[in-house]
Amino acid sequence: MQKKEPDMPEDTSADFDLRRFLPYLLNLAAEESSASFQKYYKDRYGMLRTEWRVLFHLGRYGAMTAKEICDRARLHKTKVSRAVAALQAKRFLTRSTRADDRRHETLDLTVQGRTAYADLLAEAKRFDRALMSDFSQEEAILLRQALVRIAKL
Amino acid sequence: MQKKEPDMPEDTSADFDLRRFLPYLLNLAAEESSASFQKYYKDRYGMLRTEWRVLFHLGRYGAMTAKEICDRARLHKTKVSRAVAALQAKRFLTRSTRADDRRHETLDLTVQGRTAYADLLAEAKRFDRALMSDFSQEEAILLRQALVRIAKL
DNA sequence: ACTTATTAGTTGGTTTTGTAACTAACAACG
DNA sequence: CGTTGTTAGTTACAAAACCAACTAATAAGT
Repeated sequence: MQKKEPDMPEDTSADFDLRRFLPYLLNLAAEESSASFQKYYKDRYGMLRTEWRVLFHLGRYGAMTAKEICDRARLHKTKVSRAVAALQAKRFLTRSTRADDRRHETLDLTVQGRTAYADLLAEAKRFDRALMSDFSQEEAILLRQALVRIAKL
Repeated sequence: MQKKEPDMPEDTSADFDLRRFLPYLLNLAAEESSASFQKYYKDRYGMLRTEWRVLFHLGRYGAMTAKEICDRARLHKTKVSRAVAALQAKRFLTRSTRADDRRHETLDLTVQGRTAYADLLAEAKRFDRALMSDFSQEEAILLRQALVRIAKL
């Protein structure tokens, strides 16, 4: 198809397989696994992905401010702001401005919120077990370590 | 916090770390690696993610129809339709209705399209090498295999 | 004190995506 | 042929994401 200059480094497709390209492959894998898990929180609670993440952060790590969720979950503040509003509308959390610094709002799960969290947590555990059952213990550990490294966690 | 029924399986957070939950971790890793690579095609060619994928499919695997791209790249037809329109507007590809079945349009990269592809391919290779340099040969192979399995490719 | 910066969080407007309904071409079957 | 079904691709409208400008509270510098 194309003439080749002998000194140039060859940039042909020959040694490149898109399906092995990591950013692409990671996206496909992420989409696949997210799509299946999404079903639970979307169907049962009408939650969006960011809402699920916020709920899990509060459920797992306890009350914190939106800013802390932004940092821990690597979410933009506008996304978190809207997710918090949605969760509040669902009566899954309450906000309380902190007395010492009225810019901060501590977010707390309500009983309802904790119930939903417990329910989804159980699903998450099942889901993770099912996914991981395809791998040996060593593979699973290595996979997670690799992902943690790529995600720069 | 909560009373525990002795026979019930405990669904506490204790043994659950969100940062080890695969769908979550995969998303973080995918976002991280995509964000860095996106810079190239976005800054240089104003391309969106789907456009990049379409360009690479055509560049790597040759002329094909939108439908074939949908199936190979696991993209919805509306996304591909819009990406193809955008790439056509950039003069990166041409469409030609197939004589035997006028519902199909064969998509072909133009010279410009191929140039952009070659440029981005070189970046992709660099990018992949850089990412993979953090891993041993065995780790890299295992990681890819695991992702292929999760992505159900 | 008073001006200037920063920080937490929200809002508005634009872009992008998702969903469903649509057109156009063909195929199958009476 | 003519109806019905299917497939490739587009379009329209709603939902969601993105980005920038905004408010309100505090901190820092003068």
